[in-house]
Amino acid sequence: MSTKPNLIQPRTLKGFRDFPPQMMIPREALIATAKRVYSSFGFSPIDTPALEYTEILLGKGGAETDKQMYRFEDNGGRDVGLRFDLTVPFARFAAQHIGQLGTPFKRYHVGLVWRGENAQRGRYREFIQCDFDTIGTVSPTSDIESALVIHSLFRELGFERFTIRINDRRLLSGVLESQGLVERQGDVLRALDKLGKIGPEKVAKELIEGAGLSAQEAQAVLEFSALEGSTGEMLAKAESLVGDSEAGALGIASLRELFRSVEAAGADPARFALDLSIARGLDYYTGTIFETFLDDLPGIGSCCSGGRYDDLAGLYTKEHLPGVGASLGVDRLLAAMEELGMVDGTSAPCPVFMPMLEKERDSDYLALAMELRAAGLGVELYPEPRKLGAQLKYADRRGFRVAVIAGSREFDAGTVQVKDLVQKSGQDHGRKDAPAAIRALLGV
RNA sequence: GUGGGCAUAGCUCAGUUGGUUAGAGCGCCGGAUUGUGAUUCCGGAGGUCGGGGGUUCAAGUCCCCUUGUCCACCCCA
Repeated sequence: MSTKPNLIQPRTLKGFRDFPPQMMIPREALIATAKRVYSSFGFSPIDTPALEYTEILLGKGGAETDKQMYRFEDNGGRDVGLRFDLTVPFARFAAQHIGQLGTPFKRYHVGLVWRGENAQRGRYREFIQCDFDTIGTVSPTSDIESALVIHSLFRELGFERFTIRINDRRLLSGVLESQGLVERQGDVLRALDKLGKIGPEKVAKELIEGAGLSAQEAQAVLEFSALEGSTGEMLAKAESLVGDSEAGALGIASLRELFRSVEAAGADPARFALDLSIARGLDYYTGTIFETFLDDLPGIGSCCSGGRYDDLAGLYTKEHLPGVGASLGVDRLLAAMEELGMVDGTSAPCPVFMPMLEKERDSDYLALAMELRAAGLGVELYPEPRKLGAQLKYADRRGFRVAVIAGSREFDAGTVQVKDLVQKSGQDHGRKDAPAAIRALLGV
């Protein structure tokens, strides 16, 4: 008979992660910033279930997302799947509730999504998206405001060097239309998306062998994607390539207005770039497309992507519900910020630390801590009397900025010592004056 | 799903053509120091060398499998 307990190895699934406080605190701060920015543009919060009927999700993102979807039969025999993004469930939500919501409807949504693909840096199987979308209007103003939301968001998160790459699917559609190649759009888009990575020769090869284009057609498509120059110049050249296609003309006009408007609105024009090669792998986009890259870490991929999808909700309702919005990749961005040294690694959940010196006075400590909390100051009371140096080290490591130190001496005299943990200096104050002294140190 | 690189203490890593009891720095805990974080000194804990199998007198080291991780592809947040 074995005397050893049969321990289960503690572990998480591949691509699924635990979050200790020093990760969770910046993650929550990032989400709080996103919510603040979204709200300031008039987006309201919603939530939807993680699990949906498979028929709601299947075939909405494309062959790839279908393959990556976590799908199973529930205990009631229903065919169900975990959502792989927040846009498809939102389209379902809007189709179901639009009668009560009215249009236009603007929502933001923070939630976990799941994709069963191989994990890499900045790529996980379970990750948070933080979406904002406007549904029920085709107004270009919503496209423009979407770009402005992304701009404000990255600014508020502390980024100066980022680029919002913008394209419009109608441009390529126009080129394809004028070449009579509309049905091949999906394959062509996917091939073009690789332009920056594998170069024009290989893309041409893929266009011919993969998408079945003639050499001449491939050349026209490539010429379009490789356009260079200023935004104005590129748009002028693109205009000639889309020929008399109506969709192409609309796309050109829309992009012109967008670039003009974001600048007129006061955003930094250097943060926006026309990029005719970005395509977005998800099939539901129909117009404007956004991808946001960090100039200092482009390799991690797009941290905020989106665009206009005018037909998605049409899968669930006969009502026309065009939409536009984007998705912030919280976990990818967090990985990037960590790599760029933008997270400080501390994990103090509140500003004030209170060491315990004498166990016999613990009700005095509890009362003092409550007194400070009532004054609006978060306090962590150390639960046992250890050497003061050790307790201060504990506080220091967690990033506390202020310690409130008291023992019999202070309790009997009705004072406390307020210590600046950064400057390493302390000063005695009467208990009533302590909150003000702490606030002065915190600069609030 | 495909191809490749890694896996040794909590962290970063040494470890020679296979050869005695697997090391260092940092960190952690205790003490010098009964109420103040550094430095210094002393002491301590912590490893089935990712897991399994094989070759060998002998494997951290070589071979196979497996798991994890990273990179590239695919795709994407």
